[in-house]
Amino acid sequence: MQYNPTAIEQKWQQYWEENGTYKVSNESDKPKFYVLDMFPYPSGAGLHVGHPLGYIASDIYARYKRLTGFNVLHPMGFDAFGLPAEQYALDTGIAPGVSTEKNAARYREQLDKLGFSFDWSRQVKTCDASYYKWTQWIFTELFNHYYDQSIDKALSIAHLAAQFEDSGNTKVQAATTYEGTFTAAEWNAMSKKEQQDILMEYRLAYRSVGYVNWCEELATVLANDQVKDGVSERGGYPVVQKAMWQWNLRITAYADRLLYDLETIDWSSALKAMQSNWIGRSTGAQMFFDVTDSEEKIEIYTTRPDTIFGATYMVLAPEHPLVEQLTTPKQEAEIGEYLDYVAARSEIDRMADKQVTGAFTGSYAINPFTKKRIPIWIAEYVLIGYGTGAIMAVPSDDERDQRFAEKFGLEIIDVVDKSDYPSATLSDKVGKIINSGFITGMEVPDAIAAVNAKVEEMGIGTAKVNYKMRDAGFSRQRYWGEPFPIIYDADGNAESIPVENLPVELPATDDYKPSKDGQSPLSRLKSWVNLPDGYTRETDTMPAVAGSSWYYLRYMDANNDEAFVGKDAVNYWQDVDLYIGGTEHAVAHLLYARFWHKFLYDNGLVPTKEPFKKLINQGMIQGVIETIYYQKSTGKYISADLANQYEDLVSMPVHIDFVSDYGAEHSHLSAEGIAKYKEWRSEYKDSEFVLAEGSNKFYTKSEMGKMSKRKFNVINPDDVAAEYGADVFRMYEMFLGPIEAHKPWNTLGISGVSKFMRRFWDLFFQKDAFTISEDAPSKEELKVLHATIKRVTEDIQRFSFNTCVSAFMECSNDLRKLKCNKRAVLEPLTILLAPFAPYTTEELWHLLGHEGSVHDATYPTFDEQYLKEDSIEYPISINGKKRATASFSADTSKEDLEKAALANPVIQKWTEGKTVRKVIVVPKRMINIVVG
RNA sequence: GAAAGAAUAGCUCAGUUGGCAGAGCAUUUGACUCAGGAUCAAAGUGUCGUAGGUUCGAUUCCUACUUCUUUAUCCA
Repeated sequence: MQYNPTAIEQKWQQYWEENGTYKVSNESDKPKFYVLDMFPYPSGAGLHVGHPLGYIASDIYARYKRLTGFNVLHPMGFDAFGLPAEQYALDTGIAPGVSTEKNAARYREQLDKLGFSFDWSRQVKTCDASYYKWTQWIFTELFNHYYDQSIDKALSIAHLAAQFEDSGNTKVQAATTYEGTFTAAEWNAMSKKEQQDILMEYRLAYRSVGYVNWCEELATVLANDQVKDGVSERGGYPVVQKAMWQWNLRITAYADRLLYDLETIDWSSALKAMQSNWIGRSTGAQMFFDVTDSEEKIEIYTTRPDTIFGATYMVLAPEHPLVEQLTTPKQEAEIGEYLDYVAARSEIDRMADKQVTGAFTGSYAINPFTKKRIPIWIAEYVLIGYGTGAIMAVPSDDERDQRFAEKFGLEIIDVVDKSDYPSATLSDKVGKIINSGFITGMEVPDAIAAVNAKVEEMGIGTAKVNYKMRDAGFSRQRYWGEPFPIIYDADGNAESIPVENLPVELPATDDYKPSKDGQSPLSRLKSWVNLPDGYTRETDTMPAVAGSSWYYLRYMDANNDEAFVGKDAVNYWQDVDLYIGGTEHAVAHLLYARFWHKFLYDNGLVPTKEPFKKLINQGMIQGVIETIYYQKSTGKYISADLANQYEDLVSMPVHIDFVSDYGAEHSHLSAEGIAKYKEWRSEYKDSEFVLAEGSNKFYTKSEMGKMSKRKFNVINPDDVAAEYGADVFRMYEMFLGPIEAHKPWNTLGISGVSKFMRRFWDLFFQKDAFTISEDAPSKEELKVLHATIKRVTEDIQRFSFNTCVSAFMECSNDLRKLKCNKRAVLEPLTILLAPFAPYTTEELWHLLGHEGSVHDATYPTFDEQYLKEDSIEYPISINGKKRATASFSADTSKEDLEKAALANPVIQKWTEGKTVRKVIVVPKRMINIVVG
């Protein structure tokens, strides 16, 4: 019987569906195992061959765990809120909910074809009200909690308010942006508004003024990457930093735990390094510098208090609140000009640009240790969001300060002698302090401690830990996201909506444009915004990261109406054992999810401190972009082999469906391909193609790149699966290379996998009839079987799926040579292959006479005894070079091996007339004779 | 300039206590075919990136260099 994947796939897809083969119960005696994929955003383009790479790997692992006796949770859903759907709505008027629904259905259909073992009864879609009800609820919990640093845990705001009432805020150790102090009496005398404003600064979800990239012309807020050189990427209109009230999450409260708990999870060191760099913990000192002729003090943060005697000037961020006050009349024009320049630059520009710029305010500060007058400058290299937005500049020991001082002619005093550390760079905290009063002669670490102590003694500052990570904005002035579960009273006090009134459903509209003043489209829906009791609704929506921060918990109990996840469910499933996804989410998603998880842990809502025990980043699958040359002046198309004979050529991407030998060196358009191209767009109908003389091939240029709709090079997995079968597709994607590597999609190799699949299938057939022998297998056959079980099992355990495929190929080649069709060999192999090729193996399993699914079978185990060799072929070397081979029984002793080797006639020729100095015998490996 | 990873057949990749370098594709030849494709049967191919070191012995361990990939780029 011929291998016919299409028929098999339809049959078993239906069977699995009808039998609920992949339905998972929350009640089981088996140990649990949770395999998670990063859920996709359902875009209009459909899945391309890159998406399933991670899904196939996780599916293989999930199926393997299932066969080895685990109750495996392997769910899938959709990250369905996001900008593309909103942009699509703006362009077409089609509601985001409608297009998203359609796209998700398409994804689901595509995924099903590839034979994944997802339990679809647990599907989540972040844009479903039944899901975002709980996203909103978690937000209200964040809103109603603050972070208590004395016990390192989130506690309720009510508890905080009670403390304020009782004893003011001086005894409270909490993560907050509030800097003042008050007594109980002062607190109790405050108005509700004043109290609420203070509490807001303690909440884990809080509202504050933040800066956004505002484009007046487009009347919209832009993301950082939509701004280039101070103008919008689309249209090139000016973009300015605009202050707006924004919701934020106080992730910084969890910075230490997010950093230190990295040690407890099994993630790649690269990924951990990325998160740890992002958190950017540093220890240093915070201190105040006096300003001459002013009551103001400038607060700075430094990790190098030991260099304070070298601080010869100060720099404030241009946005620093003291800038206006410190600018002297004489310097006003210069500072004003500089501020205009800075306002036009995006944060990205400021970070990418290496130019040294700045302006002098005209004011001076006093260095508290040298007592010298030092000038105060502003410069964009100091960022308002980091530390205090102001620095003491030490040009002798900081590269940026040095460049700045050199450019503007400021004083430089050497304070650290690094001559004892020749390989140290400026940023290494080593050396001996010089020119520095009481700390002169100390080593750097001692000097840091000494200055910190002195600073505290003088009452001008304290030692402090600082983080690079900031509380990122959680507001979007967009339509297609979760509405905030927040309402405001007449005084503007924010209140969260209680769970019984959730969800706050996203209201329907047909106008998705932001409103003129930068508010979200929701602000136009007056009847929705204004509530009868005088309250108004928050009109911002949450960013996409909201829904993805906890979706892995919802899968555990996807249809629960009473809670975000049921207690029993979360106590059974605990956490994610294996998470597979792209590296592009290394920071944002994974850090937010960890943060939310820890918050939920603090509230006793999840039993574990970390959500994802093990994480693997899958690489990207790249495509080949095929382009053809076009001569602008004549309008002719030029074959790539003639390109150097023409001038004024531009290259245009061409649809890969027209290209023959796609991706190969000699990729080209045949006569048929050219005809297709002409039919493609009416304006190409009369195009002229120039080919080399005598050739009928119009060559194209191939280069590696992302698969994208705009490059016409997207390969649809459905098409590949239709041609070769889903199982071949799955195995081929794994065969491309290691899971973490980036690799090009290249169809040339797929025939090899397809050939393997057919040959494996043919092992079970003779002359079109299913024929299986019940005879006992030979030693040789058992060795092939057990070697394969060993290799495949070990390789799956270390996520090396590409080598598993090779192992299967070798095994099938070996069995073919042995003409093996014995049940005792083929049946375990069928189970072994089942995670990789679920359809084909299911068919063979039933042909082998089984009733249930192969995916409920028991995984074979290998037995070392079949791998043992009776005799071993030893290489015999003279001085490390192989000169002979000889076969000995496996249990020959070292001494006998040595004797036999020396007696070998070939070896005797080599040793003749020379002294044997040493004989090295490595049992079961080799024999080496050293002569001289 | 930094950090991590990689470099093995024409291509994609395997190769662990250091001990005979190997799979798939591609290529070539033959069989089957009117022919092509598919299928089957064979075959060839390596300074294991470069240079040192350790060792009886290095693709493997160490050092330096070269090239590439990824990540991060003013963090005071």
